[in-house]
Amino acid sequence: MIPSLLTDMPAQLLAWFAAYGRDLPWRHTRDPYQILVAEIMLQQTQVERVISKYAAFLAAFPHLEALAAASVGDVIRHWAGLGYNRRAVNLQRSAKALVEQYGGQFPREVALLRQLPGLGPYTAGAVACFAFEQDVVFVDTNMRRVLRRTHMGADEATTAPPDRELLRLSAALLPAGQGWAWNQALIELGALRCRAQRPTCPQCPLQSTCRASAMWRNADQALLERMEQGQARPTTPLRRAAEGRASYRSSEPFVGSNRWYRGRIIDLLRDEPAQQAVALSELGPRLRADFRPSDMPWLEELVAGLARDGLVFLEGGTVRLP
DNA sequence: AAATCGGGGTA
DNA sequence: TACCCAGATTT
Repeated sequence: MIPSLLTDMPAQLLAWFAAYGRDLPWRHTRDPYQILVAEIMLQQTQVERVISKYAAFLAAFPHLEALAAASVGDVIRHWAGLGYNRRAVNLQRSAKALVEQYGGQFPREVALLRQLPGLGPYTAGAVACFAFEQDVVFVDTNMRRVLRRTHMGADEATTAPPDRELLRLSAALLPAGQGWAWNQALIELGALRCRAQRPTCPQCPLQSTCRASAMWRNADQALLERMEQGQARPTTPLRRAAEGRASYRSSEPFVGSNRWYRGRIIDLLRDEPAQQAVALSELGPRLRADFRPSDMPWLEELVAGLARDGLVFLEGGTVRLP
């Protein structure tokens, strides 16, 4: 059940993207290395924040071989401010694997890209499409929202469709030979118009054919009529609920959490000279002023977790960036 | 299926 | 405060 094979939705979207798409750094290149760096950085991270770090990272590691030869600690240093530091570790591991197993030449097949550490279904597809311009489909949070709203209706009206269904839909709609523009455009519409919170339907190129937009218009109209009859308060804004793929550590304080201390430890070690190890007994008090010897098991557990993730090197009661 | 993994931004 | 962000990996 592909509802809109006969509509010109894809053509409308591509025309809009050509006119209104942003001028983003990673849209200028087809270099798979530069595309990979961008896509890893963009995982769960806003475009604006990536832009401010992207050029500096590429300046430090200009090509695949440079990244492959770098120490993990050096990569972690240049990852500062991006968060999810395991991405830096996996990115460096991927660079090394590409050099050692593929002679520095990226494989074009999604299945092979998918085997690199840190590349899941989205990123493997994104590299295959945005670097090699292949007509492949994949979904991120923007594309899920756009496809669901345009073809299945408002977020709150139905349960979230499985990715399998969204991928089938995207593949059916994709204009042959234009996979690059199609996937960029889907993302762009989700970021600029079909946003999670306050979608701007009046400025959307798909307004006339979008199912969610129609449902919202009807709901707004019904509300208006009930208000005119005095049967409804004007205080009930329609919820544009999210389809919720992300998980939030709701309501519990972030500062002081395990996650927060992991970040603080990496921050401290970044400021150390390369290869400079810090004793745990010294690290504890620098982490929190009220550190007691009885807190040592807590600190050891914290650091052991970082070591498992390859973010620190642990040796003889000392710790350093790897 | 649910938890974990950073950090910064917005309303 | 609650929500969101070009996800991936582990349990």
